[in-house]
Amino acid sequence: MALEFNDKQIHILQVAEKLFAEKGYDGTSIRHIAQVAAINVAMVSYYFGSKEKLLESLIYWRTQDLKIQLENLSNEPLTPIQKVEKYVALYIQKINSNRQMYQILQFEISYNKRAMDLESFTEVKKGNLASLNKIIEEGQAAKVFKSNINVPLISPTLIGTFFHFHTNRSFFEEVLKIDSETKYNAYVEKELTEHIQQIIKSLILDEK
Amino acid sequence: MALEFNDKQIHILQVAEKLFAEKGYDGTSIRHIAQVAAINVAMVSYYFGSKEKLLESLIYWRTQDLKIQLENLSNEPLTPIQKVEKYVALYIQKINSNRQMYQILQFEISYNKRAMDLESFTEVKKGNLASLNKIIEEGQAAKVFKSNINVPLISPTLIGTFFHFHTNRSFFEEVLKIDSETKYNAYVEKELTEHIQQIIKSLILDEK
Amino acid sequence: MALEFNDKQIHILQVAEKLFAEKGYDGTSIRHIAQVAAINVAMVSYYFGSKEKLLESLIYWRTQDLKIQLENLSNEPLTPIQKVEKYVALYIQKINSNRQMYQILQFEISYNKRAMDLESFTEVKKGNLASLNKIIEEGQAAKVFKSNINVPLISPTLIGTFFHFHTNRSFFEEVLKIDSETKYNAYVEKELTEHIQQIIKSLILDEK
Amino acid sequence: MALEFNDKQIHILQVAEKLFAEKGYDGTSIRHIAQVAAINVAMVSYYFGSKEKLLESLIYWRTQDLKIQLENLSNEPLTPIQKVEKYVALYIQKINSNRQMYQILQFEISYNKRAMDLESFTEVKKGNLASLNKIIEEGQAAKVFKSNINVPLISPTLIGTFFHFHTNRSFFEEVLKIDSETKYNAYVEKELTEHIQQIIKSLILDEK
DNA sequence: TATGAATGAGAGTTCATTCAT
DNA sequence: TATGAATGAACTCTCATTCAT
Repeated sequence: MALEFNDKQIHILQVAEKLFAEKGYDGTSIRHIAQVAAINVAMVSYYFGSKEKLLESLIYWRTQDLKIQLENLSNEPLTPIQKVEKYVALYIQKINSNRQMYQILQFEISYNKRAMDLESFTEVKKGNLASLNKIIEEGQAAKVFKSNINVPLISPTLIGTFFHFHTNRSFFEEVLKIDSETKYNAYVEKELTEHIQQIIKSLILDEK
Repeated sequence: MALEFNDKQIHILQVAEKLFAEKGYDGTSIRHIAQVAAINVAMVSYYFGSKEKLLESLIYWRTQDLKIQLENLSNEPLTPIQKVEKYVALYIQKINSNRQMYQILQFEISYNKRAMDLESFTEVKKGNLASLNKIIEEGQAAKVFKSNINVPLISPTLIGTFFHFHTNRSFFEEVLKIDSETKYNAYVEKELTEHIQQIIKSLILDEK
Repeated sequence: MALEFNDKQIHILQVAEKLFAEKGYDGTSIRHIAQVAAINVAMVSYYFGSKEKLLESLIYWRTQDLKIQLENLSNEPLTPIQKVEKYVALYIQKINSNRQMYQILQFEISYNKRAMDLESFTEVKKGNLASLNKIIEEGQAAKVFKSNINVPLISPTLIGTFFHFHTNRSFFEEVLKIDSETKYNAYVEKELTEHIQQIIKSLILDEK
Repeated sequence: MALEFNDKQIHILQVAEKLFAEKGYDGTSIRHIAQVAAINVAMVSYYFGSKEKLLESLIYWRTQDLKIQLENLSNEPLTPIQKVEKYVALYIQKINSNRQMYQILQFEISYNKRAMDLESFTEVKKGNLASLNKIIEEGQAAKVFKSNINVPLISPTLIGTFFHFHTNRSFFEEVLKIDSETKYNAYVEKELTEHIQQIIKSLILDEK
């Protein structure tokens, strides 16, 4: 796996990310990518070797971005509850700004047709889990959180809720009377975030 | 849309469901379906008209199953809280037994490439929402539930949490030391269900 | 080749004639014929053996109709010129009422892909040529017609002119301001017929 | 529509023209064209987009050839009658050398199944009609031609006669004792041309 | 580094025909 | 006599990839 990508390669990756997220991997042809990226069809094979390796490169490239985050949260001067709230808000914000990437990953993981190197992604997930664990333990030490918390179930709740909401966006837009991109993003950042924060807190707070 | 399917059609639908869930719609060829179903390639077109109509038939066929459920829940002799708990348990059980179907739908809805007739599915979702609404209102009338509940956000929480857990099954199997299908199903039916029930309750219970 | 056709067979032949004339032999599927004729797809093979034999049957069936005509013309109490005029008028009328059949034959003859038994059709053409020859000789004996007439070129002139006009019908409708089926048929029966009569006469009349 | 065709495209067009004329459009498969042209099947789609666009390209390509003709005829130092004779001779020669093309067009126009861009061909026909009109008016001004001439009926007579003769070539070869390609072409260029010239003249000359 | 030509495999679909009833 | 199911071959077209330049 190449470690560095030049400008042209990055451009191709960006286009591929967009199209993969829109039409799926199988539903996107190299010709389409080449056309949108305004390059020759042969360039994809030339730069990445094959369509499959393009996908691998894309995942590798994006997961590198995801790594360096959430780690310093526990060092900030906040209460454990505030840290959890911030953790959730940051996480949603991160997923939301990387929707396309997560969309692709979600399906490529579930359709494990392609044996890809998802190690880096697994590492990211484990890192995030560790960060959360640290906060949780801190809160438990301070007797603010419950002692028996099923920590690994927290992120699927977070991510899953967000993504199912997003996947069925049109359904919820109809039900919730959301009629613009702006309102949608506002709803995600406020109502949906608060909804998820409330959920997470309910799972960890000690309700005497 | 045909209302009835004969045995051979059902067999094809079952094979298609399995392969679509494994490889995705685009990643599954009619030839592959025909091979697995041990029929002639032309039979799919013969029975369903086209590959796309096969998918529509599949969705229609499965969503018909989903309709007649959850409706009578409010009439059962249970407290509102018990009804919500049962609603969650039934819902998860239903999704879990129709994993493949939901997997396909998730994909096809998010990649709204194919303008399909998802009306029946939308109806099911609206029906389920209505059933839940009824229970919620009952609980609110009895002053057990909060008055300001964002009901439409409850099912994405439920479904999303389940599916993200399932999608990342291998990750959680590693973290949670689950090493068999039986243990996985048991975990879903007990721990995951309880986790989600707890979440939902936290969203609706009035905590004075 | 079967000599007699029952009612169902005749119905199929009529439908096939219409569709072959509209879409061509290759452009017409047995399924389409069966659908329009409201019969089972297998019936065509059952009754005629194959699609190709259906075409042969159609040609055989229709050319039988064409035989018994034009023969008695020379016995009528008319001048040679009147006989020629009537010959032309009858011929055009015959072709016009059998447009579809002639259309099909025209192309099947030119695309001699299918080695069909067109003997009966050749006989018809030879018979018509003989009838015309008889009239011509009569007129030559009466010193009304030229002595050196290229008789075989007369019918291609007649048929060819009619058919090229008909084939390019839409072009001529635009040029000639013809805007209805009635006007078109009237134009064929009057102007076009007179035009062709004038041509034929100019070819045979002795212009001292 | 591409304006220029490279050598390979022209080669494909030539092969397609031959096969379409022999077997018809529907009766000719891309595979057959590719085989005869000794190219890969995918090349037809690659160069022309589709089978239908190949046909359009073929018609466009050939009709471009036909355009720049007959126009300068009226400027030549000939009598109106000589101009008409030359018009007929040139026209027949042109059709004869483009037999295949005209054959295909005849078929495709009559079976107007495919909504093709026949604009260029219609223009050619209209241009030819205009050229003839000019000559006719010249002859009428010189009081050599009749005043009431049905000009649009002249070209169907010309083309139709030629084509019906050609379509039934084998029949006429038998009747006229023509037994070689050379004799056939000679017959077309001399007897058939004179026959048609005589017809056209009879239609326009003022016979006081 | 970059391109357009070219390839062979495979896609979905339709076809004429045959089979079992 | 008649049917609907079923078949295998053929169709057009698109695909990812490779080749020559």
